[in-house]
Amino acid sequence: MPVQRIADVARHAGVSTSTVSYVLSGNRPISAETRRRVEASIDALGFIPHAGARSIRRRRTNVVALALPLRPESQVRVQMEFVLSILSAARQEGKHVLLLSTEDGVQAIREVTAGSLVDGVILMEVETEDARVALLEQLGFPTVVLGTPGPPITLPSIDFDFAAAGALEATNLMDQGHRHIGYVGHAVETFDRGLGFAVTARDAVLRTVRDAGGTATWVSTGGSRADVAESLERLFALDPDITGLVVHNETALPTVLDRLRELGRHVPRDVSVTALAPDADAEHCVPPVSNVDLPSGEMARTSFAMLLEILDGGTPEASRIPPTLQHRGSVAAPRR
Amino acid sequence: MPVQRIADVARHAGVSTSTVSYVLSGNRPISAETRRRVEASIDALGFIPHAGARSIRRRRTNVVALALPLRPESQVRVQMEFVLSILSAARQEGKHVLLLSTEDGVQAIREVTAGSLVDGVILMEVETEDARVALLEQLGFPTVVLGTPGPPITLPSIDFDFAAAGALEATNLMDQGHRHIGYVGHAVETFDRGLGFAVTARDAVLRTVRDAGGTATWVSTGGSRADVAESLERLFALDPDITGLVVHNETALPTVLDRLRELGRHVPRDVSVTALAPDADAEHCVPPVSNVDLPSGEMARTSFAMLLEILDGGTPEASRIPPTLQHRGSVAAPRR
DNA sequence: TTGAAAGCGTTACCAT
DNA sequence: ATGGTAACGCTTTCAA
Repeated sequence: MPVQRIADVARHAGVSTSTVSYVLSGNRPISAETRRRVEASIDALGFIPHAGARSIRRRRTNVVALALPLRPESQVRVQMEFVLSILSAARQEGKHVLLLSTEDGVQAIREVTAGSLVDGVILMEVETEDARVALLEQLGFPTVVLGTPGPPITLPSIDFDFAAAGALEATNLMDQGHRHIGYVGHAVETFDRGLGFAVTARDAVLRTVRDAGGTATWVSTGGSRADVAESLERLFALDPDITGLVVHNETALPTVLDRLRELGRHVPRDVSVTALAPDADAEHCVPPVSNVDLPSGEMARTSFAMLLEILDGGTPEASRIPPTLQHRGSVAAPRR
Repeated sequence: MPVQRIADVARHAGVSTSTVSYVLSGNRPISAETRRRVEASIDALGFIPHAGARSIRRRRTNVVALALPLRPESQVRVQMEFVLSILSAARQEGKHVLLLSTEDGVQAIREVTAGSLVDGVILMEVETEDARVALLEQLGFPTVVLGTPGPPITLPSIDFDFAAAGALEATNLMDQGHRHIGYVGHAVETFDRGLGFAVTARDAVLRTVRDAGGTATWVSTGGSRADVAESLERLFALDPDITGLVVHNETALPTVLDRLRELGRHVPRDVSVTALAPDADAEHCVPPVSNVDLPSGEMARTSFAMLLEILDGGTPEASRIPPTLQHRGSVAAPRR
C-alpha cells in the first residue's frame, strides 16, 4: 500500500479534505457520523499526515533537538539514561527527538533552527564559553540549557544543586561525629577544565567541613584500579586521620570500596563512605553506599517540561534540583 | 533578525525565487555574476531553506531514524559509541538523525515513516520476533538492520561475525598449545533471551575447541565483583585444568583479571586470556588483554553507507564484519 | 541565462 | 455542519 495523503482519505470517506483536516485537528465541530466515517477511513488507509507539509502550515514540527555534551567520554551511563528519559518524555507528548553531536555543533544548530527542522533545543552539560549558547541566545530560539555555564546567560537553565549536595553529604558525616573528611573526585582533567559539577561539589564539601571546624582533604582519581589505589594512598598520606569519605565518581566507586577492603579498612567500622552517584551505582556496591542520587531521569523530565512551557509562550524560571540523601548503612559514628 | 525565506533572498539579490533555488540546487547553469550576488545575499541573510517545505517537493527529508536496542541496560558504552559514529557519518553526508527508543517502537516507526519524517531507518540490535522489522519489511521502507534476527528477513542487514570471532580466539589459544579452554560470557539473562551475539560467539568457541580435540567449558557472569568471583570459581571447578580463557564480557573483564591475580594465577604465565571486547577496554586492562575488537565505529559507518545505497536505489548485500585479533601479550604457551 | 507560475500536502479562512 | 480555495515555502516545468 503506497503512502496515503489527506485527499485519499477524503475520497475514501466521501468528504472534503478540509473536513478530514478538521477531524484531525479538532478545530471545529464535526457531526458524529462524519467523524466516524473519516476516522474509519484514516484507519483503513493507515493515513498519517505529511510532517513537512504540516510544519509549513502549523509552524511547528513537533521535533526537538537534543545536543549532546562536549565530552561524551566519562559518565556515559548517566548521559544515556538522560537521553532515554528525554525520549520517553517526548513520546508522551507526541514529539520526536533529533540528536545532535558536538562536532560541528554551531553549524548543526544553525541548520536545524533556521531550517525550521525543530521547535526547540535542549543543550546538555554546557561548559564555559559555548558558542552554541551564544547563537541560540541571539536567535531567541526556544532553548533549555543543562548545567551552569560560566558567564550568566538569559536562556532558561536547569541544574542539579551540586553545592547543596556536597553540603548535605558533608553535614551528614559531621553529624555522625566525623572530623577528618576526605573527598575523592573525578579525573584531574575534569577539574582542569573547570567543569562546574566537579568543582562546585568539591568546594561545597570542603567549605562545609571546614566551617564546622573539621579537616577536609581532597584528591582526584581516574577510574582504573591503579589510579584509585594511588589516589587513596595520596589521600591518607595527606591526612592519616580520615574517618569519612565522600566519593564523587561513580566509575571509581566500586574500586574505592575494593581498595579500602584490601587496605583492611572496614566500611563503616573504620571509615564511613557516602557517594554522589546514581542510585543504581550506590546500591549495587559491596557494601551498598549511602548516596546522593544524580537524578538524570528527573532532570530530563523537568528540562523537557520547561521546553514545552517555552513553546507555549511561557518563560520558565531557572530550576535547581535539590539533593536527597539515601541511607544505606555505609555511614556510622567513628570509633574513638 | 527574523527567519528568512527564499523570497527574501531573491528580493535582496534582485533575482527571482527560482534563480535562488537553482543556485542552491545547482540544477541549472547560472552566470557567475548572478551566482555571486545570490550567494552573497544568502550569506548576508543567513538563509537556510525550510526543511518541511523542501521535503514535500524533494520527497526527501535528509533525516534518518536510528532505533535503539530493546535492552539498553548492558553494553551502554558500545552502544553510545555506535550512536556517536552514526551521528558523525550522518553529518558528513549532511543528514540528521532522529532517535527512537524502543517503548512504543512500532507506533513511532509508523509515524516517522508514513509521516515522511525520515528517509530511512537503522534498527540497532534486532532480536527474534521484532515487530518493527515486520512492519518495515511490509512497508518496503529503506531500512538497515543490525544484528541477525532469528527468522530470515529480506531487509539488508549487517552484523559482526561473532562466529568467526569466537573461532579466531579459540584457534589462537589452541595454536599456542592450550587444550583446556574456558569461556566467560555475558549475564545469564543474555543467554536466556537467546541474544544472537552471545550464543553465537560461545558456540563458536566451544565447537572450535572441541573439534580440535580440546576441552571447552563455559560460564555466564554478571558484572559485579561477587558475580565474577563466583563465576570463576564455578568455571575452575568444572575444569581445574583450564589454561586459556576467552572473556566475552567487557564489563566484567577488569574484574576477571583482578580476581585471577587474587587467586594467584598470573597472566599469561598460569593462564592465557583473550577477550571479545572493544579495543579501549582490552587495552586499558592490567595487564592489557589480547582481544578481538567490537568495531562499533566501523559497523556504524558501514550501516550508514548501506542505508545511503538503498536511498540511491541500490540493494546492498547483507554484510558481515570480519574479526581481527590484536595481540597484547596476554596469551602465551601453557606451562608443562 | 532567467522569470512566471504550477504544484507538493496541509491548514484555515471564507463561503454556503 | 461542511466544502472550496488561498496560502505556507520550496522546486521545477514551461516560456521567453
